[in-house]
Amino acid sequence: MEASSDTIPRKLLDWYDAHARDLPWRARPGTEAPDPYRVWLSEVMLQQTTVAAVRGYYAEFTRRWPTVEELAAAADEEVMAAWAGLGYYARARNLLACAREVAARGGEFPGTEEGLRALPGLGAYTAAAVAAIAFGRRAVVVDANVERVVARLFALDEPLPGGRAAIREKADAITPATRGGDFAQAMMDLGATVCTSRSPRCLLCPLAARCAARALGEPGRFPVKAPKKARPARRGRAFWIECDERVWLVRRPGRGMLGGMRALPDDGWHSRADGSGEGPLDGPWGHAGKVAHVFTHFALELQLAVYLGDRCDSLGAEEGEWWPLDRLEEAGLPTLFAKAARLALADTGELA
DNA sequence: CACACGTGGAC
DNA sequence: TGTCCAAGTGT
Repeated sequence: MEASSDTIPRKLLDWYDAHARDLPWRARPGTEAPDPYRVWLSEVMLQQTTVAAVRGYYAEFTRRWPTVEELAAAADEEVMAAWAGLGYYARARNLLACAREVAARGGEFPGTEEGLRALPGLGAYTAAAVAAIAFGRRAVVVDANVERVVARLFALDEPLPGGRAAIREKADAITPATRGGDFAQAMMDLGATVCTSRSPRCLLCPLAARCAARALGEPGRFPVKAPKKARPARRGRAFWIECDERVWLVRRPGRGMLGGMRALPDDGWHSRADGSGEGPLDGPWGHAGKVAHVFTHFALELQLAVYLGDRCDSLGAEEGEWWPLDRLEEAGLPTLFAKAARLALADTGELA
């Protein structure tokens, strides 16, 4: 007898009850209601970011800002610095904007997918995930894990991104009316631990008997993806200006690359791309070396120019701040500039 | 739809 | 070493 299609969510939920990952942002089953603030915070942090990378940031954010009202009241620079190193800094800017909107409406998140979708930083995925996980709504939650699981389950071979519509349709079809949050998290856990991108562990999979890709003998072929574009190389210079145990830091514009983050002054490599721009001083510059850093859509080779001087005050014209070297960790430099700072400190340290 | 937008880990 | 990838969103 052919099993009915509703055995997919049931098998998956049974598996989840036995194998759910124990993650700090998950409510203990049956013991407490999920906190929408923590669900939302974790979901935003987890956008395009691994669980391992998020753990420490989640712990620190919830320690410093236990409620959405407290986060909403935080200074921009404190939140941006706390996000430093996690990447995709527009998330942090939207996080604050969202927290302030929610605080303005009394500290309660909207309880529907549509209401959540209207908040800054909540796209189709996050709105559905928070609606399902925090509010128990039925929502079709589709992230990269779900895409992979569903593409394999039904052997959908239309290349992404075009094939997303068909994947969503199937995901909708297998989403149960109840336990929507558990189902979404079960799909993601399955994708993260069993139905992995490389070397899927089909022998451990609760859905293996119903998996079309497995039946074809090649689960790894799905989902099919469009070829990636080449990543161009860019060069630039950054400037380490040190005076009286302090270094000159600027704040980057609120939009675009590393927007809103503290940074070393640079030559405008982001727009010029050829490293020919000038620094904030005439010099003379010493050269501490190069920093290699790979972004999503280009690779950067950053030359680090160093000035150790007594002309500290001459920088007054440019907007920035003298930052004490012994508190550099607290500046919240994004990784590119944190690497440059390490290089500068090693270099100037040798000279001292 | 295509592109901008970070980072670190796995293989 | 290079490539791919991760709980995507905004423009």
